[in-house]
Amino acid sequence: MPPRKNRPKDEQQELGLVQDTNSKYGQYNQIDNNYELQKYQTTNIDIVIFHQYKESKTLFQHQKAYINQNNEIVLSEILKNIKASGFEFTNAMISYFDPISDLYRYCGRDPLDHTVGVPISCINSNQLEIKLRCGQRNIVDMLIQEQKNKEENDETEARLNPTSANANQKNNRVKERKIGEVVEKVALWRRFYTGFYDENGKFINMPLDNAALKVGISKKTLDDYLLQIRCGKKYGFNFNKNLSERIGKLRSFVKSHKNKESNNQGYGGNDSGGEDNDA
DNA sequence: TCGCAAGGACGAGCCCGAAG
DNA sequence: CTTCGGGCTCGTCCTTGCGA
Repeated sequence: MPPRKNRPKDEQQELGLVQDTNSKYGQYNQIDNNYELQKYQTTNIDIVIFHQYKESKTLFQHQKAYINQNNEIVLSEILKNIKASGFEFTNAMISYFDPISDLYRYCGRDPLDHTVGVPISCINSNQLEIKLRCGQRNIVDMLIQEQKNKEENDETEARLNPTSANANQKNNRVKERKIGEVVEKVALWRRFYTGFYDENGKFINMPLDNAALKVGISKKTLDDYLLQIRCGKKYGFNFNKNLSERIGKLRSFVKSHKNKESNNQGYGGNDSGGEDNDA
């Protein structure tokens, strides 16, 4: 069975890909103490904490690990013990290393919910590597992570199902995108261009063309989106209110204001914004 | 001078909704 | 159902500006 191309929302929230202030952080902060650890099997494993920005690794030997009914290590209990030993990482972004896919899997922010588990298969030589990222969470970090996951999924799909991959390439005409999506993609594109520190602390940046390739939208289209966004801002378009509207709404808004502006130039008039202007 | 980014103009191909 | 026009995406070409 080919892997899912789009993650369900709850999985995306677990991975920190969806900005949903109502549920996501509430979910992680709302630690449910009703689960019964004594029902779980236990084992002792070594934990390697990789602190991304300090670029340091710390070994915690013989840590008691609870294995839940899904055959997963309960990460929150391990982190609780490590924290109790004086290792501070409050509010850090937490990932674990998956040796099978050779990448870090994002779990969420500290403190983690007890439902966040690490598959037993990720324990290599009785050792589990956990990565911590301390610092401000921002939307672009999430987008970059999302883009990486998408690329991994696409690669896997192309490997497992080359015919559907070809079909996707042939039919490259996409439906009209939503304003929220466009804003995200443009932000991501610019972030690739201006540069960012990746999960290994390495500074990454690239020219606009390559950045557009990474984002998966042609540079010209992104150029066009950027222009629309800039004009929208200039004329006071309410992006927050219209995130789920189609980009055509923004185009129409910009177009009508441009027309108004050119008309007013003739009469020396002054336009103070349209009906969407409440930003 | 060269390379790169930005942005405008234009056209091709496609999508989609309205009208007949 | 078919046709048609408007809008969207994307590509190409060109000009301009800026920094090395």
